Amino acid sequence: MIYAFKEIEEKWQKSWQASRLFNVKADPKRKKYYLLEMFPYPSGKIHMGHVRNYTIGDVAARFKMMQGFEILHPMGFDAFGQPAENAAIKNKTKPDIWTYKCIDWMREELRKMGFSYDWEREVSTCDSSYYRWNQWIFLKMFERGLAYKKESSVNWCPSCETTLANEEVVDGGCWRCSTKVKLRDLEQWYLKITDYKERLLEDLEGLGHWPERVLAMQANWIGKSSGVEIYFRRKDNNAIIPVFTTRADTIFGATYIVLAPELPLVKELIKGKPQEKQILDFIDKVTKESKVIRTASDVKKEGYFTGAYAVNPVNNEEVPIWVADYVLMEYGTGAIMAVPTHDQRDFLFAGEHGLPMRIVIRSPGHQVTTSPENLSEAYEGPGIQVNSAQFDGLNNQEAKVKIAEWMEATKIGKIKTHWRLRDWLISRQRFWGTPIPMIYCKACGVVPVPEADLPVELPKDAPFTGAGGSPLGKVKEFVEVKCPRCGSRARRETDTMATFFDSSWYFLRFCSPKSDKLPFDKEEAGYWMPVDQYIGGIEHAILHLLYSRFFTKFFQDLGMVAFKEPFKRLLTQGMVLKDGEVMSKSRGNIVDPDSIIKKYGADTLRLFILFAAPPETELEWDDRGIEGAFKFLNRVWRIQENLMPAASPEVVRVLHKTIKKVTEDFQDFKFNTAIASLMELTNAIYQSGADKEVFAKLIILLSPIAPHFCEELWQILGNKESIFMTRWLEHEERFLIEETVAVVIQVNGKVRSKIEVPADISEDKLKELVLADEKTRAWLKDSPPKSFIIVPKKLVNIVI
RNA sequence: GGGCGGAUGGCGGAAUGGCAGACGCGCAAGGCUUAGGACCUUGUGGGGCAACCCGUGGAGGUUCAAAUCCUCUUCCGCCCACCA
Repeated sequence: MIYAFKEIEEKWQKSWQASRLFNVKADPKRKKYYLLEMFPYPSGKIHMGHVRNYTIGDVAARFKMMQGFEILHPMGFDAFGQPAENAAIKNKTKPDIWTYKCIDWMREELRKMGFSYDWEREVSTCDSSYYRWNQWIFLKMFERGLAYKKESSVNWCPSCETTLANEEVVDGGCWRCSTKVKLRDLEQWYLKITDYKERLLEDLEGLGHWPERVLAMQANWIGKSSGVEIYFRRKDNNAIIPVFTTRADTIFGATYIVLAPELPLVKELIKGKPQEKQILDFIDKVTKESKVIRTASDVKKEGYFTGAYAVNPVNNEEVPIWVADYVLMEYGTGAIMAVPTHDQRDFLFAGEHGLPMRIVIRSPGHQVTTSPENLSEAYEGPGIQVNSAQFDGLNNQEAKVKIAEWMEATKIGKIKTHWRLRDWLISRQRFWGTPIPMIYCKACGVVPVPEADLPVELPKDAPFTGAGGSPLGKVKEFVEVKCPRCGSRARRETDTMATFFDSSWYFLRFCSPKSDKLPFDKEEAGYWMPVDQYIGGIEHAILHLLYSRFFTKFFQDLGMVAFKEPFKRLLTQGMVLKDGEVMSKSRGNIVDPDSIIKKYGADTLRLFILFAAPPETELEWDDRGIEGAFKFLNRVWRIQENLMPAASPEVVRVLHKTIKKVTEDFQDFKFNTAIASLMELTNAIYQSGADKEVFAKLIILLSPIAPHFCEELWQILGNKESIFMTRWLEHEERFLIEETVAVVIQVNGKVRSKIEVPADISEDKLKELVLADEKTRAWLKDSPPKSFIIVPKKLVNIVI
């Protein structure tokens, strides 16, 4: 009655493993397909997000395998990171012990889902056999000047006692623990990803199979903007104050300039002025505030007049120099020209402080120039230049170019491009990460660990108390070393790498996970890479993907790979929701995959999660839906009880239609409609019966989705070899040919009747039959048809 | 403020510009059964006895024909954001 999913699933999981069905080797004679899903952090338990991600991947992998591809489908663990340290403190254990235990649990859970991984390629980033190559890569970057150290004001999470990259600050809080982030000055290691900004931006164009919005997010993050650096001059000593603008067309409307509080020039300008103390206090306040509080939109812009003046180079007008917190030190030159009439931020600020305004662009609709007093907001749209000397009358788009060129020619400015992308801060004051392979020697300075001394391993017995920063610094044997250069006493770097480093190249490691000469074997990577299909969550749309692209380009420069992009196709799967909300512990709405597997089996879970929604959209978990999936499998199971000697032509026709549809849908990752058509085939079989051949083909079509279930039925049907060793099906057109077709008759675009006609009917004959149709004639009455629109085999529209 | 998506029955969702609502859930009726929350069959957008009419967030438009294309608009989601 109900198929024995538990026994069946265990049986086949063992069998696949024993027969090494999914273990692969590069075979240059065959076409390869590298299917990769983003590897998980080993929390110990898989959640529905994992189930969805990996099920989508597994179906694609098995489908491609049956289509004859040599398929690489690996899995591993992104195993470094803070949670292991927290767990170690909480459970009085060590991060490594904790992590490896979690990996064991997690691997077991993944195995229970029946995923077709080549487990012999498993990697964990916390193995020294893996992270030694992080260190190797870091040293190569250091050699090339791509890894460097600098003191800077960084985001600091007081709770985690670590620095955070800007990307890791979410809504003013730490991305992990949400504690309010502070600013702190520290010496930190950076990677010069900005050296790759042009390539990272340009090469997005070759990624036609990536989702549009991911490409947009990446481009946005890199943030190229073209404009002009304009040289204002100090009134007192004629020194240059450069400002950056993308709106050179508004330069004649610049009525003051504003400096970022951190700009050193500010202190110079206010020296000895009455407002010196007030502004110093302001600078002090701003620099202590985290960036997030400062940029909160509801906070009022604060600013002060420095008492100094600058000269606008286009008209020699004297303009006051202000300092305000809405100008950012990190972008452009840290100074802006303010055009209140054509920039809303400047407009608000000017209004507040009574600063002058001048209109320089008139909107096309207005014949008369409105005076600034009448403005209720800045006009940021297109228009005609006014009050702009020789540029009056031009439209502002043209003027923007002309003014920029003029400034460059007269040396009062320079055409420049600015980028949003910053170098990547990778230092973390944590224990559970890759030690940065650097040594500090009093005599020699910063000395890289020689390649031969790698890996720099994490000490096994660091004290975990939870108090005061990284335990690494407290392990004498780790910290105290001899300088590799001069042999005198030296000190090891105790910072570790951000875990995004680990995941920026793991897809290459999977090609040759045991390689001990290099991070990966060139030839193996040459065969398998790039990844043909990458699948993962949209939350990695920016950072992980950008860093992976950066690393790939770096390897390209080292001559280790011959391609420039790591991931050919990208699919970002939607989240799994319960009652319209993301599943989370705090909401208490988690559905544990394990409990579903126990109740219905992995195949049912896989089927449901694919059927409930297309992969990219959000998926609403539905307990009744899973029952439906289970019901369907049982319905298929029972077909074997009533096999007939021969199937009806109708069932054969539906079968071939289904082969066509499922094949196309699998190719496009449209699993929900593929399953719908498998259900239709099943319904047709229940209507008019199936023979063994039709049933076997249904099983093949279903097998990537419900692998254990289909493997068992395949064996019951008398097959000795695994169903995944059989070739995928191809439909035969001859079975799809229908003798008659139903043609819809419309009158003036409205459906009025329907007739059954021979499929190969001529247009004239069809018209004749249509006009002979009773219902149609009633609608036509006396009005003669003006024209016929005929869509062959589908529709006739009569216009009267 | 910028960017990218969405909006279709009671619900999840289908529809190369060509029969809106495939498939599933739910619901209803019937069958089978000692019983069933199992299984099988049938029905199921709304209104109407019916003929028919109305229906894809809203308003226009293009077209013989629009969920689909265009313009405007409302609401929702995600990402980025004092980036000059």
